[in-house]
Amino acid sequence: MSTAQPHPSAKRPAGITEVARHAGVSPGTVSNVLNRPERVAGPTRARVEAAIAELDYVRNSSGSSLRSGRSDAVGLLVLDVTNPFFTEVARGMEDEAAEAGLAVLLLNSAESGTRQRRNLRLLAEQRAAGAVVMPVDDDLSDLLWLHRQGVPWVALDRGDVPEDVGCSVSVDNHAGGLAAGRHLVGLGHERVTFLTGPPAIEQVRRRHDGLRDAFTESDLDPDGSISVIELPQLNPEQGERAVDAALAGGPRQRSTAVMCANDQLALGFMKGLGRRGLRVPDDISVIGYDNVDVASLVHPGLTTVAQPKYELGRTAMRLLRAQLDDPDHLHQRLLFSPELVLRGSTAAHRP
Amino acid sequence: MSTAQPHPSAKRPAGITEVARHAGVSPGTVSNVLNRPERVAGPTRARVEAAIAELDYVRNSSGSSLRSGRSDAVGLLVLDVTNPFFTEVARGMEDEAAEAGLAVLLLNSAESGTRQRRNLRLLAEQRAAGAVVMPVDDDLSDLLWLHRQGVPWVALDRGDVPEDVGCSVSVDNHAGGLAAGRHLVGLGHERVTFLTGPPAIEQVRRRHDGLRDAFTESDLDPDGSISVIELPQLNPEQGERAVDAALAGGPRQRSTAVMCANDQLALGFMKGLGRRGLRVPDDISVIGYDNVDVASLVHPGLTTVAQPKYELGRTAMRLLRAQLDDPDHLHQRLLFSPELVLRGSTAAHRP
DNA sequence: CATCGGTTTTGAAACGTGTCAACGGAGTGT
DNA sequence: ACACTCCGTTGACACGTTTCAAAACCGATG
Repeated sequence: MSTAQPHPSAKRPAGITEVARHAGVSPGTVSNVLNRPERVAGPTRARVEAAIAELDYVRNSSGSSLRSGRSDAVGLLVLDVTNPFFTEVARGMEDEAAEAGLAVLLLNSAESGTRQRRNLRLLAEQRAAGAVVMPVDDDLSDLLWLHRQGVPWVALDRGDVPEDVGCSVSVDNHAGGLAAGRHLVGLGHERVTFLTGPPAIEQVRRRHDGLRDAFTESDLDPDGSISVIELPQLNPEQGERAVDAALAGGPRQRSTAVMCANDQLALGFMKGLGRRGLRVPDDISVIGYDNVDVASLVHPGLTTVAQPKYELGRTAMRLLRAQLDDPDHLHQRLLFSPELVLRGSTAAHRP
Repeated sequence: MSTAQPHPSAKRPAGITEVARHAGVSPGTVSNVLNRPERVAGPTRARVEAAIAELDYVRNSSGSSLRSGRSDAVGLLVLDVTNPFFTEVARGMEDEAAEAGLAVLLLNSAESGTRQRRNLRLLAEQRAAGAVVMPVDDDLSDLLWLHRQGVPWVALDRGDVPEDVGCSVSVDNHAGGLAAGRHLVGLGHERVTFLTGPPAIEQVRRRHDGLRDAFTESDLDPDGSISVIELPQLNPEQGERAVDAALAGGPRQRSTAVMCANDQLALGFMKGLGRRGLRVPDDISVIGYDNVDVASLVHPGLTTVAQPKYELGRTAMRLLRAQLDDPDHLHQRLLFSPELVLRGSTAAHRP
């Protein structure tokens, strides 16, 4: 823990009062020049602006948020900064926040409950104007705590939050799983592996359910047709490592297609297959989820379920703004539809 | 611009004074419990802690940073949040900052000077404890301004900052370009294209210089051997679009290898080649720069120049901490060495 | 000149925290 | 009993901003 001693010779930068003295007006007037310039007469405003320029004064946001009880920053808490899915969401949120004059504090849970908790606490300490949060697991108590602390939020990719505490924006994960499943069934695959992460993550559970329902509606038994491999994390390394398990049973017994809970997993898995000399889609079909940019860059292109990433972030922030502007705001749940993107990694099963 | 009216029924959360009243002590004592617990006697401390728990008090950082003139947040200003290279840097910085109890404010320039300026101003307003910055172009005046405002910083991937204003951590871009160039020359390539971004970016200029020097040292004329394609941005789309230009001249005249200033460009470029039916490395060799995770996931694997991304972020933050802890800190320049990573995208030229 | 309406400026009071000199009390040695 | 030290606690103040009622100003009108 560094103690951050201020440099001895460090003078505090000029404040509003010093500007006032310099311009021969009262601090209140300077504040008005900054916040409601129309209320102050032309010549005075000019004098103040000159003083501001001369001292190169910059407003101290601690002072103002202390006074108002609210800072002008909003938080975005993501599960994993290194996942391109989230960075795209961040872009959307950032653009919308910039329009509202709000700064975005990007925080990373790194899929850890402890870090999520620490970050939410930080937002409360900062008296953040609001937050957009992708919860790390089913336990929403941290979010309820944040709500009690008076920080409004919007949940991302998590449709099951109580409507009296916050909004949510998500994509229909069941529909996504269903679309992927129908695609595979339509191609004649009857033995499929679902490669997934910790079942605590609601999103991937629902994708799994969708996949199962696709089999059920075609009169196939999901329990017999789908085998599941659970991995501790949703990253490429884990995907690559899972190849062994997925290939168990040999060519006659093993799955002919693999659905991954996430593109990151799928990309790693495909790499692992390549290393084994297996060809996609000839030997095995692979389908991902998210449609991250690289999905179109690999060869063969990765068939995947696209989510409107940028729009997701942008909409979440829009909902948050609505909440900030309107005191009697009613929380709502928004649900986007996913879209199946066909590329080269899936093909018909040749028995 | 949303006006962010506070909700009328919103009560301010409990402050240090209310906690004090509740525990029957003075505010000063509560402050001591929070900041120097060893100075306060056991029983009193227990009483205060009970009060804190009961009111679920959370410290208001506006108050404390107003008082101290410094907030406990540091900024990380990256060129482009969607580039996996930067997110890896962010992870490194974050880990080191967490150890120092500092929060990281991740800001995005999106390769725009205006946004960089706005973000630096934001950091000044927040009275950030410090910043790690990857400057968007050669113009360092914004950084000098930040220094005048009293916010210490470390420049990332930019070795040419004056030593009296700040530290820098970078990777030897010339060495990286040289290594890549030697590799290509060693494989017998004598007509090479350098695919790059705006020449305002110092990093890519030095990589270019390194590439040229590799040719010179083998008695090849760089001007005759290397053709350059400048693109407005360093992203996959631009890389894909550049294929036309790179293939101009037909099989007999065109380059036999392409060095990209960046993996993102290289990945897009390879995709474009695939779409044209050209094979890497048989028809053309491709080499990238950065060694982002996906470089190993595509097929063929992308030969590239690796930078110690995580370490870069971590070290920058370490330098920043040193600066915060030690008033008479001497700024320094750290230079990491890049490393050539050989994968399948480069092969010997067969005349 | 007194009064009025409207605009512009002022001054003081809060917001929550950290700091620091001063204070009180308990113990110790003379 | 007194002086002294040590430790724990106090109380007041300062940090920079915003807000708001009140004051000052100005030109016009009766």
